[in-house]
Amino acid sequence: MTVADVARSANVSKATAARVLGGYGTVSDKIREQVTTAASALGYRPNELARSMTTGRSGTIGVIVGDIENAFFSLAVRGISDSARNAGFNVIIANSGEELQAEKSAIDLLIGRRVDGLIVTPSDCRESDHLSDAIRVGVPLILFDRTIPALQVDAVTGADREAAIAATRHLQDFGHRQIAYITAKEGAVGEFFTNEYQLPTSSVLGRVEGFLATQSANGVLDAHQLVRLGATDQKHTDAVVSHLLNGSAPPTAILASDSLVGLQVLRSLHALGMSVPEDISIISFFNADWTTVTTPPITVVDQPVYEMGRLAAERLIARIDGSGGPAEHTRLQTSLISRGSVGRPK
Amino acid sequence: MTVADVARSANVSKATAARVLGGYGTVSDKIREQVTTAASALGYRPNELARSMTTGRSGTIGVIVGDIENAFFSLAVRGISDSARNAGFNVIIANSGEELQAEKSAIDLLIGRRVDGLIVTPSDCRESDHLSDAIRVGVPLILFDRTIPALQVDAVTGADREAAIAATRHLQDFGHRQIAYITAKEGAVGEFFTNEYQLPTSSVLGRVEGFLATQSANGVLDAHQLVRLGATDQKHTDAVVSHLLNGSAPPTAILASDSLVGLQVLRSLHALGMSVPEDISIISFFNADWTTVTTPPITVVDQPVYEMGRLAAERLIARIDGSGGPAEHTRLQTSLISRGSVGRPK
DNA sequence: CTGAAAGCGCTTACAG
DNA sequence: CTGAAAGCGCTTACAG
Repeated sequence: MTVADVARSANVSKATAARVLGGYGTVSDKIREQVTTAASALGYRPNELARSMTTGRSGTIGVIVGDIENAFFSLAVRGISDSARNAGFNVIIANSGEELQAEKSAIDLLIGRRVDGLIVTPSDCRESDHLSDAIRVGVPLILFDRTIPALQVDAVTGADREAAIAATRHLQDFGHRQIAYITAKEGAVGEFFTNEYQLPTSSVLGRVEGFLATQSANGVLDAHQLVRLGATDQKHTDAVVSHLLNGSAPPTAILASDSLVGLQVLRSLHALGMSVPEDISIISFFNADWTTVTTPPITVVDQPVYEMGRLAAERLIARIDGSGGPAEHTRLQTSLISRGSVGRPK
Repeated sequence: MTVADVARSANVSKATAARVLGGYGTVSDKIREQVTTAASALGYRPNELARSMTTGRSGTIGVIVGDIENAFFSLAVRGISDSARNAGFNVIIANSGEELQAEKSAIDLLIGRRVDGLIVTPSDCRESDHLSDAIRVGVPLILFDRTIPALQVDAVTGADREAAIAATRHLQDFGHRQIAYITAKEGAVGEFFTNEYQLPTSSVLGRVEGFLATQSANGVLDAHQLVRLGATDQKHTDAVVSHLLNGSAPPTAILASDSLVGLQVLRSLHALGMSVPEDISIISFFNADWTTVTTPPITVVDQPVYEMGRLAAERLIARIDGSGGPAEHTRLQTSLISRGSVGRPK
């Protein structure tokens, strides 16, 4: 069922039928009536593909997230979707699995389907060619949760450095000096932070830098040795935590880089028979659901993720609508929600 | 940059350029070479919209879920996506928020964008017009997690009735007779199950029926009075749980209809100072992450959600590829994972 | 207010 | 193996 079919059935020209079906131009009430009844009788559904092709707009924005199963990203997607729907845009979601190749092909796919704009959480902040390609083609782009220094482009992130500083200070205030920072970035068991090239996501790097600066200010100069990689899944996290706890200077507190890591670390500690916060303290990034139902509940860095999503979508839509000006980096403040998982060191 | 641009730059006809760019037909190696170099020099990107329009296929399947923030659905989406990607399909996700209107417009949107097929978790199993419209238009459709009796269409669901029977028996085996079943379906505080029209999703209805049959077989004839609606969010769940526990015959065990309800119920119980399983036992549907880190961990009905997603996508793709035969309803068995949240009634 | 023609960027027969 | 033409279903000027 096409415009032509409806036109024929309503005894008008294709152009006229298209005007009422597409809701543009002016048509007399009588003819409008004829066309709409014909359309519903025939069960006409507009072909949005054809529409996009002639108008050059699809009314759709593409979102590429690292892992849709991570509650952080699903919450962000809700923020983005709510905002987008409000402005009359639809959202297409793609998953990169934090892999650069998948991210690249998702971008190709979405640009191929002519999205009006793109929100991306770049899986590797040192790779920008595929993103600058997108910009060159003229697709507005917003970076989400992470920035790419080499790229002059809008970004919406959390204030990661400050968040880590606040969390680290909180632990220091309880008397902790031996604090471990654990992230999911792939790495061998026992591998610790020595240089920034190990951490491809700017948000994690920012947190680690905030953590190290705060430890250093407290006189802990070898803090980087307790910044550990490799908490990619439960098995690896178990190994990382065991290695840490069996080391020469075991940590009295752990900072988990995201809520997946936090959950895994907690499971590892349970498996080792350690009590929180009696044996060890823990703070996790992201105020995930589960952090409130553990015993004790977990102290978290609360990131305004929904709001970040909303802002990213608003910014993108402004760009789509032609808003000019230089690239902006919006950094949203976080807050620490103190619950029961932090105590004095043993 | 279009096929025409590349053709001009490579000194060949549009048709020839299109052949190498589109990867169809036969072209000599020499010309292929010319065209590909011209294409990459110009930064050509195929317009998938135009491609879909002429071929009539978009290589995309649409998925409409009730709530992407619910881990049940994100896991299903991963199963669907993995399966789809394997078969060369892309996935567009839309969220209905369990609202029929949103579901309808999502279907319109996706059909408008000419997806090759649709996987839908119908928010109301008594409404089928919008879905039979889709079928009439010729879009293959798979129902996910829920069926619509009025519709002859493929469906992939869990074995909900049997799952509820197993969970209820498990509680009965511990000596429980006063068992409450709590669902998120909107309802007044204290509202209990009297007829099937209260429950628009077939999966929940199936569970409730299994629960009631099992209770009845155990001589509990008024079990329906403890089937409670209204656990839509934390506040309402608190009210539902309080009302239940302050009633004349308070339950000694609770069956939570999904993991969101389970989490909320657990919070309500914590807030009331009740201990699990000493004061009350609990079983939740869906083996969510958080159920393993509570104290005690929660006994759950483990639904093979990833597998359900995979199967739904496979079935859909088979239909898209023209596989015939009558509609099939695939019901996947669940298993009970016994952890520490069930004990003897107080 | 209505209509005829051209065009969006591809693919699909049909010739050669 | 290569090319010219038509067509997918719309919208966009341009006439009348």
